[in-house]
Amino acid sequence: MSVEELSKSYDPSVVERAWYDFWLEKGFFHADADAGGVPYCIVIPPPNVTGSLHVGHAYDSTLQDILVRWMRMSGRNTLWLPGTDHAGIATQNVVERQLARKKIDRHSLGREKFVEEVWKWKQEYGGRIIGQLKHIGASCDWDRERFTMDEGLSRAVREVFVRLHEEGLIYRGERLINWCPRCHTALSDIEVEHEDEKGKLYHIAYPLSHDKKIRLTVATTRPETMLGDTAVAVHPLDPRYKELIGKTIDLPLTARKIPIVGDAILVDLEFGSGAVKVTPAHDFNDYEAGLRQDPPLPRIKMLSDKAEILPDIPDVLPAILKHVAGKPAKKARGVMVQLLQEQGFLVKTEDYGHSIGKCYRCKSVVEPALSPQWFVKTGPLAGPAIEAVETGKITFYPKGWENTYFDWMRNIKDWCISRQIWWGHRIPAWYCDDCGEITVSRTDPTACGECGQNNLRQETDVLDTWFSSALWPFSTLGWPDKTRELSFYYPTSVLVTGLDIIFFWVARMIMMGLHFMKEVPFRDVYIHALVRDAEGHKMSKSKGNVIDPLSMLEQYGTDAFRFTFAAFAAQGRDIKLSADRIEGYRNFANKIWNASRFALMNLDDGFVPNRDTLTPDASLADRWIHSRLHSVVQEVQSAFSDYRFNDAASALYQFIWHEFCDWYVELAKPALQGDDLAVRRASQTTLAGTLEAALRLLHPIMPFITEEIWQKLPETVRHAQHRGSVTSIMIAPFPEADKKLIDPAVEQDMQVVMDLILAIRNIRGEMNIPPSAQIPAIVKTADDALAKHLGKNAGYVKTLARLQELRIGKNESKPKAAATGVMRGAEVYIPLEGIIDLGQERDRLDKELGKIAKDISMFTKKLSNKSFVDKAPAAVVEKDKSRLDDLRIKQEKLEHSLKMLG
RNA sequence: GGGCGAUUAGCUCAGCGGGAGAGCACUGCCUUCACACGGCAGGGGUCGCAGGUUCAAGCCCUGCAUCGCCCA
Repeated sequence: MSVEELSKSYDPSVVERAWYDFWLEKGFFHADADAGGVPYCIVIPPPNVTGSLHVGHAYDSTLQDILVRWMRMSGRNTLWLPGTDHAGIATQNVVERQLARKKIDRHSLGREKFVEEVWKWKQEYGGRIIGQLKHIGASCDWDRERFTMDEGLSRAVREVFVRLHEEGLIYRGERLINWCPRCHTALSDIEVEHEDEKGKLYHIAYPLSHDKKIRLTVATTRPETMLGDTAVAVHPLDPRYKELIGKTIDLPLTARKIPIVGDAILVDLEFGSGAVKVTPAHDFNDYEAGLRQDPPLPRIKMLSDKAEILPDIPDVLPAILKHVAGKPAKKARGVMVQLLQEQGFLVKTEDYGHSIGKCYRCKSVVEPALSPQWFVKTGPLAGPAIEAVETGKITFYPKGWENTYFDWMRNIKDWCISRQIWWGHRIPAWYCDDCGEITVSRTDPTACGECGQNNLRQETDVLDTWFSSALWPFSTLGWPDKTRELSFYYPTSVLVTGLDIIFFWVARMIMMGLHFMKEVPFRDVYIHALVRDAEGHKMSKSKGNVIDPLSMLEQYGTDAFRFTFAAFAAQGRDIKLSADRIEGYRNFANKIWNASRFALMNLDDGFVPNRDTLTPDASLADRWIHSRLHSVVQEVQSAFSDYRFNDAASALYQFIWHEFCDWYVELAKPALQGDDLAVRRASQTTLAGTLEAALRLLHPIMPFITEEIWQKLPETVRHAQHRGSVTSIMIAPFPEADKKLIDPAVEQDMQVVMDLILAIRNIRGEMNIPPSAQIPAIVKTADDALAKHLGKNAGYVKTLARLQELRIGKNESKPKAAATGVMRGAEVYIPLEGIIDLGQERDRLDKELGKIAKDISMFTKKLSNKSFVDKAPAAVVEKDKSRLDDLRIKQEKLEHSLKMLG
């Protein structure tokens, strides 16, 4: 190993690609169910095929990769299964837009041709996000990449649909659903995003049929829907109106008479006038209210698929209709208000804030619309899914998310799964033109299952994309076939995802997994924060606030980026990514690089480490760093086990930078450069061994730099810790803590030496003694053991505190002009004569004494409190007492020194 | 309207019953033979506000304020 091989600073761009290709080529990402062992499996939350990698994916995937690499190194049979989601509405929209640029409308193309176009688009651009995942180092088993529309998964979707239909858990019916007039499709409840908007509340007078002078005032934010009103509701107990129930109203601007009905649920006695217009075909609450009447209220549809006023609405006066027909709802609203005003029906208008439902794909205002759709009956599926979490078969991390999950699951509504688009799994149902029955079948039927005729038309609707995603954990492993993979890797180990798709995806996977596999789809659910933009908004393509992670990878290196994510992982809900932070971890990578460079420079050609980790020649520093290393191994292991990525990251950062680089390397320099070959070899063994172990420990978070350095280590070092030859750090064993090497006595001994060094450095720093000045120091201690210990380790102190001389003894005395430092059991003096003026030392001591006085007064007060001494645990009281004693001794010594300065 | 979360050093954030922390930024000294993407030393916080529990409270409880998210 020669120095030339490592440049002065780490350049990620030149090594990352090469190592990724190396891993791929060696097949390290590939998992084999037949290889046995203990399985560990993660299925990736499949990104949309339309997507390109944004920071959220990068974050999500990094956390998964950390777990997967850690487990793989720990010897588990590890599978990380990748893939993409066909994202029905989103993808269709993308391709439609692309065609629109060529002035092509999908309807002119026809369904078959259009779907072909989407597949073409998918082949061409769909893989992009997968390629980008490779950039962040994702160690997915690419041989098993799946797509929700591929043949196997489509078969799973069909099987599930048919079975649920057979079980009566899928049905078709006309209901009020959420309709996106832009995407032209139904949406499920959770695909509607509610936004608060400022609007107006219009108060309209509805005259009674039998006495036009009596008018009921109703308040509405949507006056245009009055054309579809079929009742006015009042509270049945309202003394003002209860006599009117059963009477009728002459609906303004129409020739329609509508009844006044009583409804205790719909009407809030406290709100407004106490009378409410009822439009069952265009409002969810009104729809329910309509069903509560006997007979049910009629539903009059007054909006088209495009959310425009229909040209023909029963009973609406032609003179009115001509003003509004064909107008979008919002435009029609203004016209209606004006007409009402002109004819004296508008009572007043006031400002009003209300929430508006918008399509989660295109942000258009969603209209409640009456429409025949397919639904999943969720009640029977939700029960077991709730129980699985209650009984701990599935655990959420952080646990708090379980309540969110329960709330939703316990109030779950039937799931509208049909979509009026072309891209997706076409519903396997056929309508018979002869008998009108529906045939649902695993294979395309040629004859009606009911009457045997062959006038069949297949349902044109496709399934909600989330229907296929719900099957992902088992469909990707081969279900409905009984594959080796399925029996080995299912249930998967953990699902890692953002909080935004708990309902869309997590809950539904649990329901489907339990129903079809009779077993939970995953043991753990790790929910992480969302990466948001500077304003704290969710990043989305439509908002145009997406940050491109690839440019950050280029700028700072993938490892720095990944480390940042690990460090951020503790955050509750939002992450605001800061370039400064990433830069800091880029510096960390460089630090590791240079420490490694140093290590390699200090290993001789053909270096062979000692067989034993610690030989009798090992120094205090050697023993100390081993003790620290093994503590950190424990910490990192335990942090990863609990998904505390940030704790693992900070333990590694602290250890590698501040303990290994700042202290160990400096402490080891004399031994490494000294003449005692045995001591030198012991230090080299520790230096190389600690570095090698630290690299393995860090590899899950920083895969590239660790591999790059690890490969440059002498083979003798790489293979010292494990049997046989291993070709990559990513399949080398993850470090295990050796408790025998964790030695508190050694750490204490080292700490004393460090304390002395720190005391001297503090004086040097505060007194502005230049680093180049080699100065003498005198330690006075009455403690023989301490004196002996310090004497034995004087070399460390002289090097790290840059001393020309260090005298230690009980009879040492303070030189006349000297700075004083106090540590436990000893004082250290730095003669200042000729170096610095004494006034400065006086100020320094004053400052120090000020701090001490504050602490003393705090502890004195605490310890003079009788209740504290009586009630606090004895250990706490003892600890404070000894702290106070130490402080008093220190104070006394410093005061003495101050006096000596005159 | 209901629920959840946040509020700690200039900034970004850890800590969640017993001596206020990190990174960045800042100040001083230093181009010391791994690293200036560096080293050494240092300054900086009434832990959102008001009550309460406790010998002891960023940390637990109650209320309030501000910001954000989810659900209706």
